Amino acid sequence: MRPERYVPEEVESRWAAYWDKTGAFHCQDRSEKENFYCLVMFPYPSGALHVGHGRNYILGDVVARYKRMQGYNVLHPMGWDAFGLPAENAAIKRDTRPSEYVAENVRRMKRQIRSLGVSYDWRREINTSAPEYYKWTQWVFLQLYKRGLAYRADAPINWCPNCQTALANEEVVGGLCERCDTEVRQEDLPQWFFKITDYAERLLDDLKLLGAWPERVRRMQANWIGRSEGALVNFTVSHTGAPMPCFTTRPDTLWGVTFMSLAPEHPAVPDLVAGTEYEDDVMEFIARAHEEGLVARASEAVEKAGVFTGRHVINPVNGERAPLWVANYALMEYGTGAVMAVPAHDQRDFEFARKYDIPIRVVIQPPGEELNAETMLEAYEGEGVMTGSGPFDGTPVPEGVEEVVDYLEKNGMGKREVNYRIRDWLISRQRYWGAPIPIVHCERCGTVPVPERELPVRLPEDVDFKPKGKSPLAFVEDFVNTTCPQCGGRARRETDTIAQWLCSCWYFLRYVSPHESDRPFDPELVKEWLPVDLYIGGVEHAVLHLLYTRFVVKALQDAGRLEFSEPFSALFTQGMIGKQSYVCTRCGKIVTDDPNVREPCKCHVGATLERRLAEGVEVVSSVDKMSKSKGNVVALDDAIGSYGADTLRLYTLAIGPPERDVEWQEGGIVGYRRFLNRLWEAVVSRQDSLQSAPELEVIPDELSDEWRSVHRLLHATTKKVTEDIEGNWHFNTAIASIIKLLNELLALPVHPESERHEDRHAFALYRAALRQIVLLLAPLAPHICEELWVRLGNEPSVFEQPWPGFDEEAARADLVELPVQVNGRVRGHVTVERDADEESVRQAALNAPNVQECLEGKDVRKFIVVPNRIVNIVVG
RNA sequence: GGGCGAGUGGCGGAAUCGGCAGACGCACUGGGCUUAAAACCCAGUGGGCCGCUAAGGCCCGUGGGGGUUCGAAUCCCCCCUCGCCCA
Repeated sequence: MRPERYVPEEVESRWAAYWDKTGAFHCQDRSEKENFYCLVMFPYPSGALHVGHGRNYILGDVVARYKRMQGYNVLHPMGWDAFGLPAENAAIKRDTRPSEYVAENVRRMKRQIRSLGVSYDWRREINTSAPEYYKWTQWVFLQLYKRGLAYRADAPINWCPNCQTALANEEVVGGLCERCDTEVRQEDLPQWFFKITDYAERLLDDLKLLGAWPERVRRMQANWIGRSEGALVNFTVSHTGAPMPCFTTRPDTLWGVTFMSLAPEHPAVPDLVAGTEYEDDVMEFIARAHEEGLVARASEAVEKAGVFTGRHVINPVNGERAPLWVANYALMEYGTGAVMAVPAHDQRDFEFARKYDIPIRVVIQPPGEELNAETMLEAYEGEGVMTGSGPFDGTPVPEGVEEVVDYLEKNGMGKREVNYRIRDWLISRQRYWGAPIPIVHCERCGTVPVPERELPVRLPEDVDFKPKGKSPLAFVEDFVNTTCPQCGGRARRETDTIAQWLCSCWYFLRYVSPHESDRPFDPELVKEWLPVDLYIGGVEHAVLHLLYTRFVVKALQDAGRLEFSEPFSALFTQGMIGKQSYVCTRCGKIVTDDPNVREPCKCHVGATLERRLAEGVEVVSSVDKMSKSKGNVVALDDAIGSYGADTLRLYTLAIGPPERDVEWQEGGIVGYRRFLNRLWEAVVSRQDSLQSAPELEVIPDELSDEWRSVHRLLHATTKKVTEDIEGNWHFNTAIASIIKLLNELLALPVHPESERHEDRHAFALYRAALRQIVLLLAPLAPHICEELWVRLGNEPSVFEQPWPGFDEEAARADLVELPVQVNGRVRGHVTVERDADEESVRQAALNAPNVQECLEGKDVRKFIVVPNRIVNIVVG
């Protein structure tokens, strides 16, 4: 009878059902075991998953399963980041409601994630758009409000005309909306902000605590916070005496100031020029700068331009009058929006001064040369000695900075100041699908928070939510009209909603007690589980989600609600899976088989993509992030259908180190399916013997040389797999070593029926090796390993087994083959005993066949023996 | 402009406390099995050269150029290309 074939669908559905039935992944609180909180960033329920999404869940699952086998009590939950624009926009497009759209996607994505065999404790599933959840998001808002960390202000803000809502600075990337790439406009609208700037220093300092975070992410956050030390200098407007403070990191160059630039948005500008002959020019310039947008202005792309205001400021250190300009390169974002310009020592000021013929004055002389303001070709920004700086002439620069600040402070001309680039976090949105901001505006009492006992402020269901540039809730009379919680009088509800980022700032707290109805989380359980031991997600959240979350946690800590200051002890950022996409050189459209692409290339109708490429159709190809518009999406369902979840998991893990971006190559998957087929055959074809053969201790001395080397490899592989996982989650090399072990094992014949002593021991090793392979592979390919574990004669579940150990000694070979180099080139090999003494290695090397010839007639100058590694003979 | 990361066969990638470059997988070539194909199995596979088509040997080779070293993909200096973050 032919042995059963490996049919992934059967194996996978059998064990998925078993895990469900036994509640295998239900996490117990207050366990004897040590806790491990393994968290994967939860997704937007935004549609069908592709294999790139799968990578995230697979990584988390392998870690969770591995940690369970290591004896930890593992919390591994999943939920849905369901509020926000993706769901709302999709609902508009499909003419449905966001709640329905979300519900449908959650159903579909949950099914897909389950079919991957991911070991979540689904009893803890959460959905941020459920009132039971967003009630507590509103609660978080109120905690911040109570501490003075939430405020409403009328300020210039970022507005995305496409999304029809205000955006936080973090959502503007290079002047474009992070979500839709539309150019962002500046608008003046009253908005709600969180005072994240109050925490800038701590957010920066505490990065030091995050040693297990990627350096890159910490650096990105530090850059974003953008701390710089310097001075706030008290310039004054000459004709009014009004203060015009200005931040600089180079107070040592104060004597070199020859003009001052104001940002076009600077609020003082209109008054300064009102009624003067300069007014028209200045106001026109401001309008033009506004048009240009911040994108271009902040970059070097746009030429520096400005206009004189006709006014002057007084430099406090020397009483000089400096002309006051408005310049497009001055940003309101930075400092006070006023820049003291020192053209000799700042490149941008230099270019500006040359363009408008403003004097340049050298006040720092570099060592060993003499700068000349007339002839210099660029600003000198380096160190040197101060000159033309009154009392400070001759002072070297690093000290000069400090001394000038002291001088400013002593004379009331300014003060030491730290400036941050980060701005307060704009959290109100003029869109429907979010938690309403729990605030009431009362004619008498002003801004009043909704009392906690009245939460949630429900998001009304029956609303026309098409974007109108104003919150859709503002048009819902029932919602808006309310009574003041303080005085009982007539009041109006706040109609903006909370940015969905806040929902994800605390969800990891909710997972520990997801069904609490009278508090956001059980503080005892939070103490038990938090901080998260390992957080896995995409690097695109480096300064959005991850910075916001750190802030909220610190604020909740200060509010006495949490006892820790950092939510995620370790962070792992996985790379993106991209895939080749093709653009036809003839028509410029996407060449693809994907029917979802709206306007594909029609130049070669009828042929498949593969066929067209094979026929040499002219295309431009590049590896891109999977997206519907590129036609390079590999649907998770399709991949599982073709190869099975276990194979898909293995390929995803083997494709490259998980932190790196990698390219999905359909052709590569089959190798991992073949590997699982071989493993299946190895067990199933000898299933009866494997189950019935008597247990026999594996003793290397009873084995032939070949089998002894398998025994060695078995231990070496266990060591390698364990270390690859522990090290940096390098599953790709772990898988390679498991495949190698199986290949070597299957290269030797076994005789299960044989009574010969040697054969019986060999078969015992064969069985032991297969058991070990199944254990090592279990976190990576869980379904087939459960199946084979049973077929090897064990009770389920393999995940109740401890992670296998190894014998360091047994993993080492008795004999080692050393390459012998002559003058750095390999000329032969010798086999010696491991750790053989240098003298015997030397003799063996000198006698090695090809080596002798190379040494003939030459003097040995040097003899290098690196034990167990290499021999190098230097001759001349 | 500054910071960080990357560049290795036809392809994805191994090897980085300096020690045989190319593990593992794909693809490809030859052979086996088969009526045939798929699957599977065996062998080969960086480039060039010498050698009876053999055994074997030699030279070159990790983006480019220099350096340190007995020995460099790995360390140092300069340069090029790509990606990300900040200007």
